[in-house]
Amino acid sequence: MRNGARPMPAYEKIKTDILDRIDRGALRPGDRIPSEHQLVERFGVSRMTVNRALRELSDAGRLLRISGTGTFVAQPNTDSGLLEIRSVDDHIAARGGVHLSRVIRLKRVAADEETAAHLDLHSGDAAFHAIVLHFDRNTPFQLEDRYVNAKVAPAFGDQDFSRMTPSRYLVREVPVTEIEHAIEAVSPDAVEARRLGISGDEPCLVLRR
Amino acid sequence: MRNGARPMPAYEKIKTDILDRIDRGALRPGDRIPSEHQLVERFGVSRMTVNRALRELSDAGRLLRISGTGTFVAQPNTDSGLLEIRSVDDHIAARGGVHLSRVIRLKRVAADEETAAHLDLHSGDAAFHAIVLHFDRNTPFQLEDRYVNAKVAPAFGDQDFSRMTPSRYLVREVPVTEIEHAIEAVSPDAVEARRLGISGDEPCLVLRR
DNA sequence: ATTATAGACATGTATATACATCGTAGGCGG
DNA sequence: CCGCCTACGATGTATATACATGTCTATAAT
Repeated sequence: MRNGARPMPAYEKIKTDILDRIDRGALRPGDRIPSEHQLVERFGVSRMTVNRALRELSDAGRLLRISGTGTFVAQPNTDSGLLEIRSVDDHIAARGGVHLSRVIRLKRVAADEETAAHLDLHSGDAAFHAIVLHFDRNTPFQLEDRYVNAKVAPAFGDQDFSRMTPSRYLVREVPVTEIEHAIEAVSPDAVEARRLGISGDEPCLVLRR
Repeated sequence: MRNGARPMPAYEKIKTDILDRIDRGALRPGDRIPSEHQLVERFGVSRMTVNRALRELSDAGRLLRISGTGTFVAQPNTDSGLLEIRSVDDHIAARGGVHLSRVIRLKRVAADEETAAHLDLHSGDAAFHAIVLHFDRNTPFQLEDRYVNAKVAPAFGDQDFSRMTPSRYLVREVPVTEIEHAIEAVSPDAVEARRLGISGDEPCLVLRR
């Protein structure tokens, strides 16, 4: 029987130590943590090792590093921990990709019967209809076809969604508790398939919101 | 006006190059990619730089590294790209934490009216009821209270969910297209609040599935 | 033939060092 | 007192080197 807990690498020890201090409340969101040089002295390791620990905690969203200034405890994540409500650009970045997008449509419309039902509106009420095509570099990655309750986000139609994704805008503007999701499996229709650059018989998931 | 595209670091160039080869199809899932030493020669950089590029692509799930053996192109992600269906343990790991869990309840039950509606069953049909408390180290992190259609996952009741989370098991066993989500904001009742170690007036999100 | 073992090769971690870039604080000249 | 400008400290990147550990293979010993 071998011991499952192998000796923890130095950079992991440092990560654990810092996370513990955050969990215990010794470090609070916004607090500045010691500089790499100070941590080098405290832990008796090289700066590259400290740097790796801090960089990974930064990648994980637990620390915020500002070049030339310092390293700070990040604000607790806005995500619920139950279900990721993550913007496409984050998702692509996490894959190591580069996010680009093109706004195909952004108009104020009157909600039809079905849309109204989804948005908890009466048919004919004002809604926004946005179609945004997201790329990972040159590859089409997601076709976002979304209706938004105009009462909930009145300025939705004035946004520049080539700069910020609709998801990101909505999570910032609308309390997350008001969002409702429903997923269903469909085959894209011909127009959507062409936009995505795929053949029409590939199944895909559609998110209504 | 400053140039937004600063010179790309060497490790980013390497990442981009490898991702391009994958996107172009020159590298296919399961293929072995050149060793760190070979990449050192190809790019004319040090091994630490190559190592960082490969490690980050591995962290992003695009490559699979097997110590002593080599580095391979990972299978395309099973996630939809639209909405993360990620297991809690992944979520905690991504935060730099350590996942532990305790199974509080795991029983075959007869679905009541409301549960049956959610699961697309008739009331009285067989379902599984699982309650699992997930920890990040010592801190309660998520209380999972879930009903599962017994027809969809007949062996659900025989699993050891202290070893694998219910989510992970379900994504593996059940085609993702059959899953339906609904989120609503609630205040936890007294029992749930006590289990989570929080005061009852903190709002939280509940995921029904 | 089967089992050990040594070696080659791959990844994993750690170090000391170097230079670049960013932001700020403090000093100096006006 | 205001504004520029220079240090300084912080993070960001890159290197050469070293040793540890995991995996497979070919060879040697049994």
